[in-house]
Amino acid sequence: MANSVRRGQAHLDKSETCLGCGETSFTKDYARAERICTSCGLVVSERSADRGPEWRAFTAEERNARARTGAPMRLSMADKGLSTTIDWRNKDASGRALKSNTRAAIYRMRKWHIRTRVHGSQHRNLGIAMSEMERLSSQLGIPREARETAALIYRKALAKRLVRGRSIEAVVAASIYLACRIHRIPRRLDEVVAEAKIDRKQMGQAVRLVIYQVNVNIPLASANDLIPRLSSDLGLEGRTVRKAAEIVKNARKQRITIGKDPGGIAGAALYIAGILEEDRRTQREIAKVSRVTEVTIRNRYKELVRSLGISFPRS
DNA sequence: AAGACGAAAGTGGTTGA
DNA sequence: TCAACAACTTTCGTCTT
Repeated sequence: MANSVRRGQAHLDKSETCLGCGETSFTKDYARAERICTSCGLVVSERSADRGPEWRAFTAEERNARARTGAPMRLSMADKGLSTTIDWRNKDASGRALKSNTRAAIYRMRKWHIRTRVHGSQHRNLGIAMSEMERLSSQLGIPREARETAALIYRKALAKRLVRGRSIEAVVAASIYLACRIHRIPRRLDEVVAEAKIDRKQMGQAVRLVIYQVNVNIPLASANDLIPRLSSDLGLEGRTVRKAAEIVKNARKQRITIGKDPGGIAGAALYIAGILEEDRRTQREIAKVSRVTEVTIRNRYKELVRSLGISFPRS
């Protein structure tokens, strides 16, 4: 996996660039305070959305009457939460039985209503996939925003018929994993694999396939993103964390981070920061939380010290 | 004794002929 | 299809604190 880094994609750090596809144009949805990329549909939400009623309300009824929003529309629901159904009881709205000619008309409507509701198999697939996605992402603690992106990726994969002949599980897991990458939430492939009911190999294949076929640009996993998480696992102090972030930043400037396991870089940066700030952790401790070996920490450590010209105060 | 160091051999995946 | 390859891991002996 680390090797794929060598392909050398450009980084998309500018905030006005879509994390999903690198496009720069967004549609603004003011009502929901979101910007939606015109090319790939990635939803970037902004703060301060007020979906409440716009007049004051003093009683519960008033509040209900004045609220202007219903349940939010979500991509992570199979029918985007907008389905209508005509139920099978032949009663009208007030509960009276229908006359026979109306009944026949309703019957025909029902038939077409159901038939035209998305193409059967895909809809069924989505239903299964979305509940699986919900399960997996809550297990992994994925935030809502990333779940929506994952759902979008899955829909695209499904539309491209990538799911045929593959397990739904694998494609769902891949979508979630990629959504995490897009939103810069550090989740490793292994962590997702562990929760999903699939093996690494299937997962890897699915991930590669989706990257290839679906039009999403995936920002590379970077050591920066791992620092906060690893630091809290290690219980490091704020100044140490800041120091480590600075080291990673400099390392990236020197371009010595490309092609290396971000875990190793982050780990080594934390190790060095620990020594400099006298908030030290052993290589073993760091290696454990960053999921690389001590040897890798050592190698990165040496490289960082050498190319950044870090010297340690003798104590 | 724990921690750090580094050599050597092995692994899984990519690349290029 | 296959060999070369970079990055990383495992293992292990040695040095340092």
